[in-house]
Amino acid sequence: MKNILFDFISKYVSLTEDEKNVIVSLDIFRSVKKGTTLLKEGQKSKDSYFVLKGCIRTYYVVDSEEKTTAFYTEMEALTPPCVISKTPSEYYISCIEDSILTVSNSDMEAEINSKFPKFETVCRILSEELLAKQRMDFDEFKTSSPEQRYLNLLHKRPDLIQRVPQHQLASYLGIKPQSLSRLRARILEKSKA
Amino acid sequence: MKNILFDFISKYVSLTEDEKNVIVSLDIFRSVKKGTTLLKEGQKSKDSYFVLKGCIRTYYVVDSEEKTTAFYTEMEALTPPCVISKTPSEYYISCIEDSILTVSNSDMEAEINSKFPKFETVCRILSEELLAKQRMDFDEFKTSSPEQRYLNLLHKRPDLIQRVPQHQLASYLGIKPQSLSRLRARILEKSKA
DNA sequence: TAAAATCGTTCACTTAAGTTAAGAAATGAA
DNA sequence: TTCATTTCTTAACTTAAGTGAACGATTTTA
Repeated sequence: MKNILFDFISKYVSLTEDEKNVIVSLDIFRSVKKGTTLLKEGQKSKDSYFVLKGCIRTYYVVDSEEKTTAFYTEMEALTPPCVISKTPSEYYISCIEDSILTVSNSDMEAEINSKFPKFETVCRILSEELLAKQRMDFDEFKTSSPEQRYLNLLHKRPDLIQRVPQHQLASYLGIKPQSLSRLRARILEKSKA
Repeated sequence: MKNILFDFISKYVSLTEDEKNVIVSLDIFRSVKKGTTLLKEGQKSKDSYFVLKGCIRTYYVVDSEEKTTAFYTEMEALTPPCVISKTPSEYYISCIEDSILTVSNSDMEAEINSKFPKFETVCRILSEELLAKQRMDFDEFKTSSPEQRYLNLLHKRPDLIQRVPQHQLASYLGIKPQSLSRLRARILEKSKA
């Protein structure tokens, strides 16, 4: 399981055995059951997550309704905005499959960054890449209709449509579950004709 | 004008006079006329921008129609995704007001980062913050209706509504110019009643 | 295992955005 | 200044998403 993390890091910098041992000694690997809530609205937290296996989601509760905004699966990293802004979280994070994660504390990261400049470089490159990727996702969302968004998702992350409940997918696409049902029926109808 | 940049950087790290001189010697300050295109679709570029004064926008051209996705004004930084991915740009960047920018090359940044770890720290923190901020913007967009988005913008960046043409604002809000006109009339109607 | 809760779909109805077109206002260029 | 272009608004019509409700299927839990 550790190898997944090291393979990931090796895309950015190469690590010595010593450096790998430092990471392992941090004891950041966690096994988490489906349904576990990792963060609640209003809580303060310094924890960042990296998904080795499974799936976690972030959601807001607005008028007692869940609004799912993101899913994180294998090889994806999540640093909640509240960790950066040092304010109480505006959203929830929960585990939608039995998962294996790394959970790292921002104090810990700060210490490692100052001791090993190499890690800071990884963090910098990673956030720059994520920023660019997310920018493109946002742009695509803005410039597409719900139907196009669904078709895009089908193309880019077909796994999500299988492993995630429809009503969570719907709010991820910015629409209501009934609209997603209808939209799928419409697409099916078109493909028949 | 340089002071704007140094004030900005000083929010993250403190610079010595020597370090400031290094930055000035890079000769990155540029004055740009309204209407200038800084980047075109299909071009490769290594340039990042920081707005000292004025406003630039990014837009895609889809079916010969402009889709504006972002505006950058005073104290905002833009590293186009194509600089990160090293692929041809998918969008245009143009200047919508006479502006003063810094234009920095990614090779130059890489060199400075390796020479002055302090700069790498600024870059890391800055991208982490931007990533968190943009994540929240994206979440807000996803969970709001066009009307709510407009009201949000009115609240958070009232200046944009003044300085940016309506049709560009509309696509920034993910709708057509006609819909924005109608939506504004609707809001006005409500506030009267 | 039975009851309760959640989930996905369908339907009828409402609301708002997309589309097409037209005209007035503002802007830019000759 | 005048002409041409672009921009903004309005309107009528079309399309699709939101809403509320119902129902069966699935999942949870007592």
